[in-house]
Amino acid sequence: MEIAIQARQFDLQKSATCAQAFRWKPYQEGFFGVAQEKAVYVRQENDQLILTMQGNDVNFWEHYFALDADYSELEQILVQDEKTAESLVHSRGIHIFRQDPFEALISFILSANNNFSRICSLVERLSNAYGEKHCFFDIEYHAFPSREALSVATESDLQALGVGYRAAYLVKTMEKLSQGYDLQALKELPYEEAIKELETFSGVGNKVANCIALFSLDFSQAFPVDVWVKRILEYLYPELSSKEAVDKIHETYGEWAGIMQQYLFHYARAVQLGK
DNA sequence: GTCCAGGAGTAAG
DNA sequence: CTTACTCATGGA
Repeated sequence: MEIAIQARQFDLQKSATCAQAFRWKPYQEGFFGVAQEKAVYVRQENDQLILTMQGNDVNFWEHYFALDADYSELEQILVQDEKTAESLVHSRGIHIFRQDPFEALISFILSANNNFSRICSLVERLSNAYGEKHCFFDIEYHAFPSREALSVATESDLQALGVGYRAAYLVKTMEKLSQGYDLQALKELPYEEAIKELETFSGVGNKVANCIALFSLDFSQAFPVDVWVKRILEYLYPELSSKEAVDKIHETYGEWAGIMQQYLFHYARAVQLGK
């Protein structure tokens, strides 16, 4: 089926390519995307999204794209600073996608010390090897692997896919999950405790924990600091240490820190800040 | 050949 | 709490 839905203040192009999710590919006039076992061809025409789906997953995608989000309150804060105001030009329209926690956990373990295009190809290889095969009209795709399917993978199996030293992290993480670990339950914890708990997984440090929290557990205040954000923090707050800068972000942006991080990240990459 | 990428683990100061 | 080193992989 094909359906058009309202999507005001949403930029599909930016949101699909800003490295928050790894399964969106340019396709025809828009993107072909996979989340969990679902697939969609989506394109944007002004304030409308046109979704093409096998079944009726409109509600799922509306929720996934966070079309209910309103970031105007954030914009009021960030325009007060000349430097952060500039990021709005590059980043306005980005939405934080609501991803599945298991998918985010595995994907962002793979993201460590890696680049966006290679992360995408690794996630696809992992899905092709361990995810259930589905059809989207004439397109064949693989769902993201289930826990059960991925837990049979050995370290050497995973290394053969090209994940490198992250293979051991994945195996240990799958072992920790194997006794019925409830990732969704982390949503109920206070932010700091959820981060601390996520960091107990192998291959999950502070940055990856914040990505999982922000992109899959509804922690809108999560603020992942990678090489790009580190550069932009030094640009914004040259007098502060990196820890002080993050504290400053939390003080200034509160529950908006997460989307602010996406704005800054996208901006820093767009202008190749610090390079 | 070197450098870099949405860093983490580990040891050491 | 910080720095320093190592860890695969592949594209630039």
